[in-house]
Amino acid sequence: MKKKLIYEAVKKFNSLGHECNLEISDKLGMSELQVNQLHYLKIIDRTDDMTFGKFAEILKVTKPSVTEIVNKLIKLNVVKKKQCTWDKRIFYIKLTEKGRNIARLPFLAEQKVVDIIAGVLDDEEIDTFIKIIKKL
Amino acid sequence: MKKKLIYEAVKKFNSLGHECNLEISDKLGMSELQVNQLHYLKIIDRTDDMTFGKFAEILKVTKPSVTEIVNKLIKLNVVKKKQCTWDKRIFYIKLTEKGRNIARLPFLAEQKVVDIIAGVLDDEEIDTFIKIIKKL
DNA sequence: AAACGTTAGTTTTAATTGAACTAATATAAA
DNA sequence: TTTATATTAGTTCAATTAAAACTAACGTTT
Repeated sequence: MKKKLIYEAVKKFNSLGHECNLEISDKLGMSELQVNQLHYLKIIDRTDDMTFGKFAEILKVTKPSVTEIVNKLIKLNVVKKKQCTWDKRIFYIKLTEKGRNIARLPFLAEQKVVDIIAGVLDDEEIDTFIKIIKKL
Repeated sequence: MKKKLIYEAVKKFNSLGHECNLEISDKLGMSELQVNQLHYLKIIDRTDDMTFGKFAEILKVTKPSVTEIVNKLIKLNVVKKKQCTWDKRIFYIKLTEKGRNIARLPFLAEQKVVDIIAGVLDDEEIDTFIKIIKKL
């Protein structure tokens, strides 16, 4: 049956993605982070001007908990505090370069897959590939 | 640049996989399980005749801990005990249907993607798709 | 007696919290 | 303008809670 062959192709494509994922996450030293911490980074990444209070609300925990959580993330070099210029009580929680890369790992991995595709296929194959995927 | 289009295609294909993943994991009620428990299921799935002692060795914990771990998995309906026929001291740890499905979610999701591909593309497109993926 | 798993109770560890605290700001009366 | 008062943002710290794993003792089967 044809499905067997399709399955092999799907599996191969996914494996390619997984390998890129693994390679990048290794390079970023991502294995030191817990699943929760990864989740935190994503929330911080997509929230403008994240403060401790805002973060506490989002996570539905108290502010001391946020202090604890953020301190751990700072120790891991994935987050930094940035004091607000006009109100010095306020500290923004910002991702470091490392933190941002980790938060956007799926995107980076996809980029890598794109590079592989662009490097291996010729122009006509690329057009065909894009056209076929578009139909799904 | 062509990469933009390739990226869109890669992203779309991955999204398709993620959606299938999500749909199945929802249907299986997988969100009740912790990450560790998912890990346990995978270990149980790939180990023949898993006993409490063997599981304790693999996880490098004591047998009472395994008892507790397994009891929790039983409560979640993903695992069951099966007494050995010829030696009634021994209990095997077996996945339930639900547990097996959860352990093999990535496979199931890939199957679903395959079905979608088989349903949408015609024979020629499928051949092309397979041929292109093979080159990666 | 030895092997397999369970039960009961303890230890350990991490996460969370409430309460008190510092620092910065806002408000408004003197 | 200055000064007193209250409020807000985040921190520190001690205490609690909850989960995970352990030891020791036990029942059952071989």
